[in-house]
Amino acid sequence: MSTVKGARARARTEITAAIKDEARKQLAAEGAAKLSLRAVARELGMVSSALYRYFPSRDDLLTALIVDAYDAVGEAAERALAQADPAHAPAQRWVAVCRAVRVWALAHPHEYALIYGSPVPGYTAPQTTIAPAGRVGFVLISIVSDAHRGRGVAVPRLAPELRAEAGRMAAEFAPELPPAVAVALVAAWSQLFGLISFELFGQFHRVVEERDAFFAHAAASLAATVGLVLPGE
Amino acid sequence: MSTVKGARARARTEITAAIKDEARKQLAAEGAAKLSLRAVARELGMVSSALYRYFPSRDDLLTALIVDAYDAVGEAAERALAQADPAHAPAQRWVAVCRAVRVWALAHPHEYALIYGSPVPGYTAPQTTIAPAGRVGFVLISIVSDAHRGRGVAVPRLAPELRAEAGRMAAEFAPELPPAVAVALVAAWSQLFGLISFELFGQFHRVVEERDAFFAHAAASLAATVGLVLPGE
DNA sequence: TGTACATCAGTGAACGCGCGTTCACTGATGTAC
DNA sequence: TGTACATCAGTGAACGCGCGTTCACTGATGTAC
Repeated sequence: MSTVKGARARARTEITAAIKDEARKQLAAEGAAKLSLRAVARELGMVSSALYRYFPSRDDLLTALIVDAYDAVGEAAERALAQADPAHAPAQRWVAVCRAVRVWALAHPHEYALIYGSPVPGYTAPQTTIAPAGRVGFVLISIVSDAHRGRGVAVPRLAPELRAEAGRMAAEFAPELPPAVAVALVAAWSQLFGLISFELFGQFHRVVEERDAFFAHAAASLAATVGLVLPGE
Repeated sequence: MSTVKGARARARTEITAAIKDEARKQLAAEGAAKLSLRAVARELGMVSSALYRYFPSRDDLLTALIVDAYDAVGEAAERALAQADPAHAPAQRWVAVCRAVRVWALAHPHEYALIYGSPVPGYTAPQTTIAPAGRVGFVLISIVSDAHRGRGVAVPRLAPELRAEAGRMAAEFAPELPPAVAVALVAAWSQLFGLISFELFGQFHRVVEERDAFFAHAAASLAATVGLVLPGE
C-alpha cells in the first residue's frame, strides 16, 4: 500500500515538500551558506524544532536540495533529448540539450550555484548525490554514442600520455566510444558548465551581450570538439 | 615621500596586510560567506572594533580580497607568458598560461572560489574589481594576437546571427583579430575556467584521475579552437 | 463498534554560541611653532 | 630643543540580532484487540 496512504503519511510528504520549497526560496534570496532552518520554519508558521521531524539536521536538508537540483537539471536534459526531432543531426540534438541545461540554469540560478558553484563550506556531499550528478553527462554521452553507431564521429587526436586514462574513461562511461572521444566528451561536459557558470556568475558582464546566440554558437563548437559533424560539413 | 613612510604609516600598511592574510586563512577554512571580522580580529589579538580603522565594513574587506585574488591569478598568467620560451609556438604559450592559471587555482582553492565560484550572497562587486578581473583574459588575447600578427591563425566558422556581436567583441577587446576568433576566444576563456572549476569543485571525482595530463590535453584542444595550430599540423 | 494503547507532529523554553557595527574613551605618535 | 595641540590606533562595553540543536511536554492520529 504505498499508493494509498493514510492522512498522516500524506501530510508528511506534503510538509516535507513545503519545507523544501521554502528552503529553495531562501536559497534564492540568501544563498546556500545562509540557508537557515529557523528562517524556513518561521516562514512556514512552525516552530524551528518541528523541522527535526522531517530532516535530522540542516545538512540533510541541504543534501535533499542538492539531489533535487541534480535531478531537475538532469531531467531537463533528458526531456530535451527525448523531444528532439529524430530527423535532426546528432550535433543539433547536442545543442538542444546544452540549451536546455542553460535554460534550467537561468531559471534556477541559486539551485545551479548550489550544485555547480563553490562547494558549501563545512558540507561534504554524501554518496546519495553521486548518481544524480551524472545525469546530464550521460545524456551527452548517449548523443555521441548514437552518432557513433550511426554515421560515425570524427575521432580527435589524443595525447600519447593520456592513452591509459582515456581507455579507463571510455571503459567506465562509454564503452562503445573511441577513447579519444571519451576524453573530449569529459572536457566538453566541463566546458559547457564553464560557459553557463561564467554567464550566471557575472563574468560575461560587459563582455557578452547577445547571450542566447553566443551560447548556441559555443555549444555547436563544443559538439564539433567531440566529433559531431553537422550535415554538409 | 611615498617611499619613506613614518612609523605610523608603515604600521598601517603592515597591519592591513596582516588582516588580509588572516582573512585569507579563514577563507580557506570556512569559505567566503562565513568570513567574519570578529574572528579575524580575535586571531590577530585585536578587538573587533579596531578593524574598522582599516576596513569600513566586512564587504570592503571582501572586495580587497577579491581584487587581490584577481591580481594574483592575473599575475600568474602574465608571468607564465613572460617566462615562456620565445621559440615556442603560440599554442605552447597558450597551454603554459592555462597551466599557470590551474596551478594557481589548485594552490589557492578558496581564493579561486571567491572569484570564479558562486557569487557571495548579498555582496555586489564594485567597479574596482572589473579591471583586475580581465587580466587573465587579456593574456590569452595577447597570445592569439601575436600569433595572428605572425604566422596567422585558423579562422573558425561564425554563425551569421553572431556577426554583429562578434564585431563588437573584437572592436572592444581585440581589434586586430578577426571577429570569429574573438568569439572563439571568449568561449575558450570561459571553458578554461570550466575545466578548472570542475576539477576544484569535485565534479571530476571518480571521473578524471590523471588530472595533469587531462588538463594539458584539454588546454591544447582549446588552443586549437581559437585557431592556434601546433607546428607540423 | 468501542476501547486502550502506541505512535508521532508540533510546542515552547532553553543552552550556548557567534555576528556586524556604534560609541565614548584612553593614550601614544606625529606636527607646528 | 621644547612645548602645545591634533591626529589616530586601539579598547571595552553595548545594541540588537540570528543561529542549530536538545528536551520534556501536549494532544491528535492511528492500531490492535
